Amino acid sequence: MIKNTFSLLQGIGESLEKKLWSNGILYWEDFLAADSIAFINSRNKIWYDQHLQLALKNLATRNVKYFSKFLKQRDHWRLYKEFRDAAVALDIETNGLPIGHGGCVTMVGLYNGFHYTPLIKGIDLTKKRLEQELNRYNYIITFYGSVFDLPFLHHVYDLWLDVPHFDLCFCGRRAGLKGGLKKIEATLGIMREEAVKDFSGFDAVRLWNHAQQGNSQALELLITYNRCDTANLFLLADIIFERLVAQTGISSFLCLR
DNA sequence: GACATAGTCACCCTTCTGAT
DNA sequence: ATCAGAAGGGTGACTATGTC
Repeated sequence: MIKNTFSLLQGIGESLEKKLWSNGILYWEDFLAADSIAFINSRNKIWYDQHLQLALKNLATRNVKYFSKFLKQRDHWRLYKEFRDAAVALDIETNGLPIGHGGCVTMVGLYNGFHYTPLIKGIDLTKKRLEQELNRYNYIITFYGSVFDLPFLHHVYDLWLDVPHFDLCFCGRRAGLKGGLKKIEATLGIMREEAVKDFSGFDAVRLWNHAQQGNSQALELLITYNRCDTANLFLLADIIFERLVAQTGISSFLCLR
């Protein structure tokens, strides 16, 4: 999808991008191979060519920061397929209090599609460890993370993640999936482990409080709850990505080839 | 002149959370 | 169960600018 994306060029929006597709310019390579394009000024064509050459180079070297710089936040989902193998699903749990009023992160769960890593406050959740873990990835998947998880991490750990971010809450909405994470999971038939299937964010706070009082089973349940959240984010990302691709209409132009 | 895009602004929507 | 507040993204209207 990313190589079908021309809206990373300044002055090209959704309409012009569709116009390019309908004129058979489906990939960056098609754009570069064309000597001229009817509705693109020749001076701009030279400038766009240079930009796309750079984009190809940065895609080859997997320099994802280049794309987070030029791609609008709402289009970060387009990088998902190319960077899925370097992506991490992130979900934090807190003590339930707001930022600045005693709110703290009780655990951070990271799932890369194969392996789940829980970082627990008081055990191994530190800024250094968090940075070490996150530096291994260059694409982040969250649900509502742009409002909740990432600002919370920024406030508590002074951590700002400079990588593309696939926020499934807002992208899901655009793909016709409204509601909270649990509701969307139920709609799509995505299952959770029996032990935590009816848990909510409030239960996570309750479990943390029990864990603080020495209840190791509560901590285990909290970790299970968080693991289900992060693992399901990957399943959801796959579905939302396919829906958003279909919405662009690119498939119908590719079929004509 | 027609059309498309960018930028800005205000308002709306949704989620999460706490209070009742 | 319901409501209100906070926060950020979405959306639409408007204006300015660029291109054909």
